[in-house]
Amino acid sequence: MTSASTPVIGPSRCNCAALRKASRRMSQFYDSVLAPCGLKSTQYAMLTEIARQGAAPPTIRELAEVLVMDQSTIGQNLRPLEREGLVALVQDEADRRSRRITLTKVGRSRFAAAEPLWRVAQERFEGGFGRRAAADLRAVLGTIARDPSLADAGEGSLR
Amino acid sequence: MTSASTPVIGPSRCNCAALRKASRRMSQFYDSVLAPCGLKSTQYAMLTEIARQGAAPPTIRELAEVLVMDQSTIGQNLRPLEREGLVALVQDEADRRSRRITLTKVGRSRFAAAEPLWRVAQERFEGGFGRRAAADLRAVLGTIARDPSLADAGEGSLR
DNA sequence: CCCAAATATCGGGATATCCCTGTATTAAAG
DNA sequence: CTTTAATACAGGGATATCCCGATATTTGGG
Repeated sequence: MTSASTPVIGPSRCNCAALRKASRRMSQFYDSVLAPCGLKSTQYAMLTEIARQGAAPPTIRELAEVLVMDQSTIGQNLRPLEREGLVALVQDEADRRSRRITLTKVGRSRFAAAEPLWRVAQERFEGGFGRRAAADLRAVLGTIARDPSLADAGEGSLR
Repeated sequence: MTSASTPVIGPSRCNCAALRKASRRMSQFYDSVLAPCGLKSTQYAMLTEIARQGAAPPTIRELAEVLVMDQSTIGQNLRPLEREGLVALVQDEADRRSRRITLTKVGRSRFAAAEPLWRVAQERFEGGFGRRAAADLRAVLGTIARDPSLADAGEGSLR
């Protein structure tokens, strides 16, 4: 009898696959907790970063860099938020190529409403995983996210 | 100590965001190394799992469970692989609701061609990150990926 | 000042990923 | 054996994510 009830996720040796599986599971979890406020984990992460900048609204490029995303991805992902009036893109007067991403009043309100839910997700996860373990894991993940040798691996052969 | 007045100016404390950023960076890296063989990291991961099953080709549901993906995602992602003739879906005779995913000869060949590139990515990452650290990280990520409390978090309240 | 290079973004196209709802098939209840 | 529930997918719709190539703007060199 194949154990259909408890499938072993598997001792895959692939660092990338391991990271992606965990990332999908974690996203499932945060998405399910955030669902009542109508924001996905990606949207919450973007709003967090935009709110954190506060006085100096980031450009698409800056936001992409911080969130380890592609510029086009940011542009696409901003569309639903813009459509719902949570963010507004205003052309930078100094450099008119750039558009700075600002939180609207509605955006700040929706973000504030989402924050308690995010805290619930944080508490629930760290309650099981360990607060210290979570902090350690975030630190390790941060070194990976910022590692320039991973980021620039495919840059040289293109230009 | 949640400083209510002072805005947090540091690395994000969100476990989900940290995981997703690292996952995107790692995917960038593996994708860039795998690019010459025409397979994305997700596709390579799917082929790996299909190949690992060998004699017992998995169903869409089984593959989804092992890879921590949605069934629809697997179905969608199989389409390009099927179109290129790397995999074939054959209806299970015992349970005709199921379709078992098998590697074709072409699929096995493409997978074999991709494997050395995957090894390069593994070596390059672990060379910088540490072989031991990578194994430890994979173990931690595995516990997250198969954590039932994360998986079932939003299941009870819906049906 | 003019032109080439760099920068910031946009647009199209493709895959990836989820949700929800339907359909076919099987298994279980009565 | 018939109705019902559960299971396995398929399809549509939406967001997420990347790449590539095009456009607008700025900047630096001559």
